[in-house]
Amino acid sequence: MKQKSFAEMPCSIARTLEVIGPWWSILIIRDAFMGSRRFRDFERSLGIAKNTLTKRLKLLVDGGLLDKVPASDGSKYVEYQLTEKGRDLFPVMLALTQWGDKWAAHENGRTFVIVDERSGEEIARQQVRDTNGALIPADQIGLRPAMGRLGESAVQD
Amino acid sequence: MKQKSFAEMPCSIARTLEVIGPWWSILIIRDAFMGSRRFRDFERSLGIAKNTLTKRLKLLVDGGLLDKVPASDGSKYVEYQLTEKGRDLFPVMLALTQWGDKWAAHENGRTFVIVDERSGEEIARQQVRDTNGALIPADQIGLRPAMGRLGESAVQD
DNA sequence: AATTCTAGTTCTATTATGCAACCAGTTTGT
DNA sequence: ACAAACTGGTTGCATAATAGAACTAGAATT
Repeated sequence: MKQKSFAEMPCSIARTLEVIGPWWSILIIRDAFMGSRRFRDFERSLGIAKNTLTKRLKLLVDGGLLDKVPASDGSKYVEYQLTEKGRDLFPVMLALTQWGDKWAAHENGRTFVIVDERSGEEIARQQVRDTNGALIPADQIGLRPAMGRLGESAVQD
Repeated sequence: MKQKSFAEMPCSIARTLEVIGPWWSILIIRDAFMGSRRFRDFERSLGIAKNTLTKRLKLLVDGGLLDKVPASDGSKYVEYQLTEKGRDLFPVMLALTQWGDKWAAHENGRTFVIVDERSGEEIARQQVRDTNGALIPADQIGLRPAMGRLGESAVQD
């Protein structure tokens, strides 16, 4: 489809999509969060075509989200593990999950829940806070075009 | 591509992706959050092909994320506005934005920032909390397969 | 030593997207 | 009032991405 690249857009959302682009990528990352490490794990869990999986994994490795490492069981096979960059996608997973739980719930319930591993308790619904930790009501939040796209120095993380 | 449907997967992430599926959809929603309402607004802002935009908008309207309403300026044209379901995607936008700001920043800086409209202040980086509001360290969070996929009643929002 | 498993590769068919051209109805400019 | 421009599309074609099946070299299992 001559897929248009978002890489040149100076927009964090577009640039994120550029990296985790094809939908499969997010599901692969989800599986990685759930413990999948091997090619076959992803393949079976997702029902994805092998060639597509190959490409997606390569993209994720090239993008720095997954590392391709020797198998942890001592065999000569490979495994894929989340990098810090990949693990940092957790809030995205969380937001997608909570939206889906609310607006697109499946009649058979959920596949997984997100828990605090210390207590086993499910975590709270995401809320937006200001820098002091105070909650901000949903209708008070907005996206604003950033200033000084040309003159001002870029604001980094 | 005979795109495989995620609709039957009982996974909130997959089901969310099913709705906001093609990447363009997320960027359209982003624009809607930034105030775009008209066909041409999206077209110009995104540089998307007209026929693709037509399809994406239709998908978003059918999915209940956007409403197609009479133009607010009294003309006979149409406008698209976010529904509650669409506005609820805000945390997803936020998570994508913050990940992108950190890991895929553009040299020219950002296109937009997310602010508390009362103060104009940029909001805090998302953090994960338990039901008591206490922060949970990133490495203590995990995805767990949900219980009782067959027997137990589904847990809704 | 034969069989199965792993992690792919290659091939073809189908579908989604990009691009350009075109169009009817509406609004704007004079 | 009329021409020009704008809006919100539709249609057709070229190309790229995906699904699915068949195949494979090397590793592990029996």
